[in-house]
Amino acid sequence: MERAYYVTTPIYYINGNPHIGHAYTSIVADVVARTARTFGSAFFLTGSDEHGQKVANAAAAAGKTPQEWCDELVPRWKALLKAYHIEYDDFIRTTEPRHTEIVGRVFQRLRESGDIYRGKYEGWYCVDDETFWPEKKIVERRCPTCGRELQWISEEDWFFRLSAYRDRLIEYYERHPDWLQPRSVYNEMMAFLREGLDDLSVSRTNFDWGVPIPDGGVVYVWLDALLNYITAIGWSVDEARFHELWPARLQLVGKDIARFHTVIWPAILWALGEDAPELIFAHGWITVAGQKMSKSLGNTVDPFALAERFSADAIRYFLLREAPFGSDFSYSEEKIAQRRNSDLANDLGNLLQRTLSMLARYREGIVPDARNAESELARRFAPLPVVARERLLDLRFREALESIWELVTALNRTIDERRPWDLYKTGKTEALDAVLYDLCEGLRWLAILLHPVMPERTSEMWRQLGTPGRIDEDWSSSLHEWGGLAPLTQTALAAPLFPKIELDVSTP
RNA sequence: CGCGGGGUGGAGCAGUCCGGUAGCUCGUCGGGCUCAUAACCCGAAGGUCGGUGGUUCAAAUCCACCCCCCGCAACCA
Repeated sequence: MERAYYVTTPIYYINGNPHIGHAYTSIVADVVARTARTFGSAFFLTGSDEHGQKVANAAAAAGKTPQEWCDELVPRWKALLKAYHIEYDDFIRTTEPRHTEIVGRVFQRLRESGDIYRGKYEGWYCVDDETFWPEKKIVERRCPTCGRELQWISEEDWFFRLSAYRDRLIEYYERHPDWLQPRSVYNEMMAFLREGLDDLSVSRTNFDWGVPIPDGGVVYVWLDALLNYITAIGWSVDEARFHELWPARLQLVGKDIARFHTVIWPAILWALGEDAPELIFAHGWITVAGQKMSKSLGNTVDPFALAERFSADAIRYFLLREAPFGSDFSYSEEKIAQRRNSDLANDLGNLLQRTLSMLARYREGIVPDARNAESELARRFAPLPVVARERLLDLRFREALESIWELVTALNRTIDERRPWDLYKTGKTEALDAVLYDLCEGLRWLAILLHPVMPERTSEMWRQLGTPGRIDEDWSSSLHEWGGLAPLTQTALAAPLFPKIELDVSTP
């Protein structure tokens, strides 16, 4: 049996409220996992990153212990996932013993192998980013990333011998040009590697909210956090299970944290004798009117309100359909409404409505016994499942949806060309039945094909079509042939799938 | 010399790595249909692909230079 498709999201840093950007990565991971499950098994991991100074500070500001603070926030993140119909297999918290114990073990093992060594560190440190910066990167004693003032720190620290892995990293990049996507990020990271790597300080002594190191201090939060991807699946605890899943097939990250995942992470894995993940994909940002979302600009988007207004499925669709995956794209409620109205309401929802309405009128809602595996539609769309799945797994969501929409258009067109109302009036029973069957079967295909993207609304389609069985069955059986919809199935015309959204245009 | 992204018909975007009829969605105009969420279907108009120069039989696509916009400096995917 083929190895399960292991996909991860970054674990979310718990020091504020979730915004739509957090949901974005998880939605993508969910779509990929659901797609992978249409022909095999998948394991979808997400979680929360709870250690570090920023969390400690946020908790202190709220008058709570860090643990209390995290315990209160985690449910909010889980609620976000639920609101967007995201079905993860595991949610790991970096404060859980199953994680912290292994982090300690990793640290110990790397000390024994010499990959982590004791050294004196003197350098410029950014407290907020928890990062040391080399002299050449610094301008006016300010953090190149966040611009805040740096502190000169001189202390005994533990170091990870990152520099020793530079050549191997470069070689790996050269041999696997597709392991890091999109290309722009690959190029950026390659340039970074060529500049040279310093060893990485992996201990902190100025605060204690983290995994403790036996002789003092805590583990650097990024080392701690990255390890979640393997602690969650049993590294060093359940080797059989671990190797069923590792190396991960896909690790999704935002482009801002690409460096940690594409330079430090593989090096750590190699130090542990494990393989690098098969694919890291660093996606772009959702921007608002071309600007990055930020609290100070007051343009963050509350994902709960958004789902409430447009439906989670419409947002999922919008996010995947609107821009090529990887590049930044500009978000606006108008765009969402437009997508929802034209693609989902007019094209898809209306197609279901008009089909079931005719079926109700002419055939009492019962699917006629008129299967024809050789129909024009059957033949034309036979390759669609393969194409759609390939594009979905290739993270070419837009292209995948475009190819599926060809079926939507073809069905709408079929109605116009075949004119069922005429067939009914003129008593051409056989022809009428044939068209009606094809339309229903086409809709069944659409529900199945779109299920990874819009799990809730397609389930409603499924219900209206009245077809028994599971919508998320293996495609090799459900879409094996044109004709899977059983004749004599009783359909149920219901409220529109996607009611039109009226936008108040007068609002500036 | 900081790094990066981008400038393609009215709007928003593909296509650029691997040169060879410039494509999609929306909008506009015309037509069709009446089953349907005033939805659907067909057709048309509209672009010297930021500028200049170069390479080539051929450039949106490769090279050089220039102009303009936007991120990286704020919690943050």
